[in-house]
Amino acid sequence: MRLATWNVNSIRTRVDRVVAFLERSGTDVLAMQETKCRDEQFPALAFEAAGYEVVHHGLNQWNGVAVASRVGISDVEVGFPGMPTWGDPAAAEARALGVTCDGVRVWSLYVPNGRAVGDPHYVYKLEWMAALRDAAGAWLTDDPDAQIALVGDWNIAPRDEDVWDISLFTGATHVSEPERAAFRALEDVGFTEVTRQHVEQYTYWDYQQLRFPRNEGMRIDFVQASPELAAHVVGAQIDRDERKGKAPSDHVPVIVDLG
DNA sequence: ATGACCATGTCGCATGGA
Repeated sequence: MRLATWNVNSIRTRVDRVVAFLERSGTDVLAMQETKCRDEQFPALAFEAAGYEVVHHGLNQWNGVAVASRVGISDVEVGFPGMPTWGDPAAAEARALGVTCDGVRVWSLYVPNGRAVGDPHYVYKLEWMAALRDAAGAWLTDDPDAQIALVGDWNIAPRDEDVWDISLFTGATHVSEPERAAFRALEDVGFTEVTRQHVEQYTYWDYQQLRFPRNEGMRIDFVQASPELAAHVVGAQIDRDERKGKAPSDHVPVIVDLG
């Protein structure tokens, strides 16, 4: 099975590109983030015409997560147990969607940005990551053999080499030690990031300042796999071509092949 | 060329992204 994750930065702007990617790449299951629309606005017909079922969770023009699959979708779950809320009045945001596709539990995740170290959004980000660790750890405790993929835009660069110039990120969000510790904490409960051993490239380049032509990017999109799933990973890649041409997302697809 | 922000709602400009 070929599994991919992609922050599409608006599915309505990008739907033709996304469906073309699915058909060209032979992706069976695609987790999407930042769809930026409500459920009734999601262009489901384009996916269905290409042979994919699609499940979407979006509440407004912010966030939004989805999964498209041509190998079935079942057991849809909106948000994970204990997921923190945001705002006044406090409400869950559209940042997590769990589905089962051909025996693999896939979570499409859009981790809060954080904005700046110390900002309330940053505190929320760390709480969100801690709650995810607790929930995911409990899933593995309940079923150590479960095939679980936590995929998406983590908004964390776990290593210095995951940004083009670490000296420009002093004191910035995405590279702070608490964020990196929160990412590593998933390893403490049994998960393994499975793309790094196969991929060295960035997954995101800002639209501004020629970041892409200069390859000044960040690596913030990852796949955390349970032990049973990690054992089935036979390869991983990014599709750098998806950052080129007309109207690209600022992120590229991250692809994992399961044998 | 891989090229000098882009998306939303709303219609002049605020908000969010990283």
